[in-house]
Amino acid sequence: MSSTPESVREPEARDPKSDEAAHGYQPAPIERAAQAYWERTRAFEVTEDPNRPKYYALCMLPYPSGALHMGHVRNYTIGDVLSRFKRMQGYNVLQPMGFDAFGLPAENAAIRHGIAPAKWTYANIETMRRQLKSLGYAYDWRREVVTCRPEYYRWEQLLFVRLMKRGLVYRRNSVVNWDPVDQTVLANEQVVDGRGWRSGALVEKKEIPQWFFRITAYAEELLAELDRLDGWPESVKTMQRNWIGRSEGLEIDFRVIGGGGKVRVFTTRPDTLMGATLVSVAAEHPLAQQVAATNPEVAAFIAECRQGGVSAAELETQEKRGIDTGLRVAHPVSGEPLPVWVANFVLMGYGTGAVMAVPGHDERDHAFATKYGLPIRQVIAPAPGSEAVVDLSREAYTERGVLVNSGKYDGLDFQQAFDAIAADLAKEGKAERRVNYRLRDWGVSRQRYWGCPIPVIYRADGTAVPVPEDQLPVVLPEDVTFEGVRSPIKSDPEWRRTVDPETGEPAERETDTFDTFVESSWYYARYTCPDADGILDARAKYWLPVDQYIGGIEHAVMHLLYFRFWHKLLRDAGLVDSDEPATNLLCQGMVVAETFYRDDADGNRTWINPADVDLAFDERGTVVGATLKADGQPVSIGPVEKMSKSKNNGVDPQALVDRYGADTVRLFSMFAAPPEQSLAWSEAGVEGMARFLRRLWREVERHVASGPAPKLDKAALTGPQRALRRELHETIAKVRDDYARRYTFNTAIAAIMEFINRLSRFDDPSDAARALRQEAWEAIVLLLNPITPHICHALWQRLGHPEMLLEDVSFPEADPEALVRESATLVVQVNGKLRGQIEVPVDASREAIERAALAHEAVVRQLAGAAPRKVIVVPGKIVNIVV
RNA sequence: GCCGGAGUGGCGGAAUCGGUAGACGCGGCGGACUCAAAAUCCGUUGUCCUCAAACGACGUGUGGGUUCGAGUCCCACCUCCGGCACCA
Repeated sequence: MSSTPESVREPEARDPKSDEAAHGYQPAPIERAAQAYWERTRAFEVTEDPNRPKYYALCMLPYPSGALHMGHVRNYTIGDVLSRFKRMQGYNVLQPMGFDAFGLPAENAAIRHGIAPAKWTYANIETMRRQLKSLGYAYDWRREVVTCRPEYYRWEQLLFVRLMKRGLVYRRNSVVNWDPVDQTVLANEQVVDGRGWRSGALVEKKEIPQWFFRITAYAEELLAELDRLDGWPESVKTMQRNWIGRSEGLEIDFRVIGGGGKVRVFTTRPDTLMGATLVSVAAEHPLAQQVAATNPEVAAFIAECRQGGVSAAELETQEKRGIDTGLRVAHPVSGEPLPVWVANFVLMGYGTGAVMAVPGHDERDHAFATKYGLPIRQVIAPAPGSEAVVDLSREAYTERGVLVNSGKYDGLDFQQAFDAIAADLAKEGKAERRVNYRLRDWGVSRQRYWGCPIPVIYRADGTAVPVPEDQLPVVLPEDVTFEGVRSPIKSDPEWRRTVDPETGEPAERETDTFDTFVESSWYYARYTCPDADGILDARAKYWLPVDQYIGGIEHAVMHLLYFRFWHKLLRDAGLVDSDEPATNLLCQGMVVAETFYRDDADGNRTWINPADVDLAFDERGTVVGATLKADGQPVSIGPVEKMSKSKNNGVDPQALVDRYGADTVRLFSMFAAPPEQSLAWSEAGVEGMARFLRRLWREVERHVASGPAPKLDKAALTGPQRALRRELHETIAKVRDDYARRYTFNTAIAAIMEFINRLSRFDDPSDAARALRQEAWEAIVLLLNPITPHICHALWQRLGHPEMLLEDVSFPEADPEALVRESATLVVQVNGKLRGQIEVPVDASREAIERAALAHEAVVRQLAGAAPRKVIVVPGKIVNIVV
């Protein structure tokens, strides 16, 4: 599911630090030992336990592109931190992992390198599983799901045939990108500047029969439930609402003059009906097709519309064009004849494939009418009190207002006009109210090999029947060779051949496969019972819904909508008893890095990996140049961009793990930015994290070497000791809040660093101070454990504990007694500008605070004898004196 | 084109409910230790003015506004990023 695979780099060899080999922090053996302990004790294998609260942490599973990239590391570290933190709070935590193993890249590898997609995929999974293990994630690996295995996909085939019987799956024609040279269907990303990426041929639209999930049957629920998803980001919910695009409007019939037919249009603005000056239909509309049969110009225009790809981004940015069909329809109220045009921006898949054009009150219609010299008529005037100026010669007026030039409807507002026109037309049988959705049914047919076979059989007469349930799964053969770009199961007549399950007559299998979004729509549920002899079993009801789902923002609409849709299908099949699959969602930002390049004499640009570049700074620390490590010669500095193969700015996390250890890489991913923001990779930043862990190790060693700590006597602490202890417990409270509520791991780490800075300067050799330091270091190790579990596993033992699972130790809690303060520092402002600070008792009265502020020397100087006009006291924060 | 985000020192970022802008880290500069280097430690580091310090002025993409007080709220704009139904 994760996107672009990144370049894989060879890990750089590094000399082990000889000084540190003897004593200091050595990540490799520490991490090996911790991971061995977790594996030996099966620390993260979980089962259902009705006596403990459950917590299901889920990260979007990776596409096995070859190697883990930094985006994965970031995603999975967030999930692991939350999992370990929740476990330390007593939850029964499920954290699974798997592989979204079907997909296009495997076929591309097969076509390019002649290796079978299955073999390529399984080899990549091996590599990535090993890499995930080296990062120390607390997964229950027994639950791993690999979506290209029949023991997984057979169950989605089963659900599909059942949905087919319930009418929630159907087959119809739909348009795809067609490469006329390769004779193949292209994905949108395979269309580059209107041409097939491999053949270079001009891409065409082509209609072919395809299978659809009737997601629109759930549109209303998918929309309504968003209001109750409190744990989802508002931005994601807004995007989903807009994607579903519910609108209330009218379907209106326009009678074709001189013919028996009529054109049905959908409009959300029936109040503008009297301003309609033409009707536009899609190129695929039956009426357009009918005219094309006798009108060569219209036929030519429709043929032109067939050129190019099908992506919305492409369609909507292309020039708006159209042609008059010569047909005329009667305006349903006035009877006035209106021309029918074919327009390239009217989509057959939305509404009825036809719209009434109101150039006066719709921007696109206005542009279209202006371009072709069609009449523009004002029928809406600004509402009373509005200062809007209407100039239809310049632009459309699209606000709702009051009707004018509309006969008996003049003076009505939007809603009155809507109701009146709807009622009048309905009486004459010319219109009906209609709720329309922008959301379209989900087309799941892919003309590709490496996907789950669609379990359908075609009889000789072409009718489709589901594969009988006892004949599932329909298994995809894995031992295949590619000839050209054609799917091996399409080339193989043997695979296709089967019999009609009812009559025993010869029949053929469907050779299309599922969209890979099907596999990723329900894997989260299968993790709860990966060996179930059925789609799901009772364990799913214990674990679901997911308590925290974590993945990239790029999945905000499509994946996350299909994921919600499948949950409702599973619910309606009685397999789960919740309405939504995940109660909380966190979308992490991308991982970006600087880019470097050289242009050669021919203007070819070579991108250089950041790891191969040295930077030069001026005396202020500004980067003034970059040189290639290999030759010391300058390279050009490009912009900071998302890590990608094409810009060669990807950094292989495995090389970093080998060099610095998993804890350093995890720490850096969590420290460099809060989860939702993009994270800029920095070699120096990684080194800074390694330095921090070395220091942590050294400081704990120093403390341990100072001798055993006596028991802490809270009552006997001196003033400075009490102050230190208060800071410790303030840090504990902050880190808990950052982990549990804010998910800002960067500020949690900063708070811990800040406290360690303070602690290491606290040189009090007394027994009481040593006891306090013991408390502090134990707390720090536990606070850091979710982020850097290996070093914490080792340090816990250094602090005098036997080897144990830190996730079974309670997460530190702030001692309310330690947090008590006697005085507070207030900021004093004069006219909103900072002029000084005062220290007052926490229970000081407003008057006392005001007196203290006015007595401050800087305030006295600023006032220069003048009397304050107003004094604002915000308890615990500031005093602002206005003069 | 449409939908959703983001813009704060040299860099990543902090400022949680409108109340000290720049926490923490990186980089830079100066110093200690060392034959030297690495590692480590100490100091310093928004801009301007100033020999320096003090005092001060300016400063959160741009332009307006609300407020005793705005990085934070409101309006308009600019730039960049994600998605747009067959990449995952």
